[in-house]
This record gives sequence, structure tokens and C-alpha cells, in this order.
Amino acid sequence: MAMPIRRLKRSELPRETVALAKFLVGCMLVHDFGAARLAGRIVETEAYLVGDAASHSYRGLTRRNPSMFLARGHAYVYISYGVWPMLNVSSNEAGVGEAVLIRALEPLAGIEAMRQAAGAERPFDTARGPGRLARAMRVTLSHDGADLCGPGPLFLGAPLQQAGPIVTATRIGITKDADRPLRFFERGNPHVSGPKRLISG
DNA sequence: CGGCTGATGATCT
DNA sequence: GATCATCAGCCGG
Repeated sequence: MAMPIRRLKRSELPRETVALAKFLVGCMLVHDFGAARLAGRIVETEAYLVGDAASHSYRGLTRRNPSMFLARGHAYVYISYGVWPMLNVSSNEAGVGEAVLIRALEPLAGIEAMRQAAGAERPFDTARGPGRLARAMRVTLSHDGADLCGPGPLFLGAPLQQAGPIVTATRIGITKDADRPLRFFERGNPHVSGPKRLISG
């Protein structure tokens, strides 16, 4: 029953940020949390780049963002609106402040535990949007800087099922550089976040 | 269903 | 003091 999930090696991750953001759609995010395994298939990501006014790294290194400058495959976790943890995967080379925000998952293991942790009533809402996703996966600020390609409990896994067509769209919830096509999601997947008019494509 | 609003507190200027 | 990479709840059609 417990489906084996192979850990992704750093060498398997594309070096370029947009390529990584697309690559991660279809990959697994896994958190072995106590006796339980929480896992889901990544269905939506966003890229945050150098020279991108919407990125936390736009003004360089600050107290909260050093994890954005780690080599690709590390967690950058910060608190949004004082409440919600946001999980990103650092990208590019060490010293370059770029990252991929994980915005939505299709839960595949520990589904009910994830739904309860997220406080979601409807199953499709469990990991729909980055705030609920982090709650569902029990990701907290303590994971900031963790190596998602290492031996730890929180890691990236190889796809179990190949991703369908990837739609490119604009990012959600930002005002600066809002028109750049840096959001990626699996077409038609009901776990993708955002208003319906933004998920057809 | 879509659109709007208030809560919320860490971070940055 | 301003700014949020959000969300739940409420309202109208």
C-alpha cells in the first residue's frame, strides 16, 4: 500500500529557475511527520527571479530571505500576512536569489490528516493555495533552509504519474511585475488555486 | 458562482 | 509607518 517515493537528487533539478518551476509540476512533496507520511503531487508553482520586483530578493539579502540564495533544492519558508507559512524551493546557483513557490498539491498520502491540518472542509481545498498547503503538510518556519534533496523528513520526490499539459499564466496576489508569465500549473487539475477564470487555459 | 473586506503580525524602510 | 507571494466569510446576482 505504501507507495515508494524516490528522493530527487539535486543533480536532477534543472539549474534555471523557470525550467525548475515547470519541472516541479508533477513531482512529489513529501513530509514524514512522526509516524505519518504526508505527501502530494505538485500541481502549481510560481517563479521569482533576479530583477523581479515581486521577489523578496529584489532588494538583495535581508534577514528573512537568505534561504533564497542557497543552491537549488533548499526550502525557503517565510510567514505571509503574519500567519501563513509559504514554502518555496530555492533555485539557481548558491548566491543567486531565486526561488519557486509551491502553490498547490494534489494530496496522495495522509490525505485525511492533511485535510484536517489545513482546516479544510472540502477535499479539493486541502492544499489549494500556498497557505493551506503549508498547513496541510505541517511545514513551518523551522523548515526554512532545509535541504529538500537531502535525507531529512521533508523532501522532493520523483513523479508517480507524468504531468499533463502545463499552462503558463500570470502570478497570483502580487502587484509589481504582475504581468510576467511566471505561474505554471497542470491544465484542468481541480487542486489548482485561484479563481476559475484563471485556471482554464 | 464572483467580488469585496477585514484580520493579522513579521519584515522592511 | 507601510507593505504584504493569503484566507474565510459575507454579500449580491
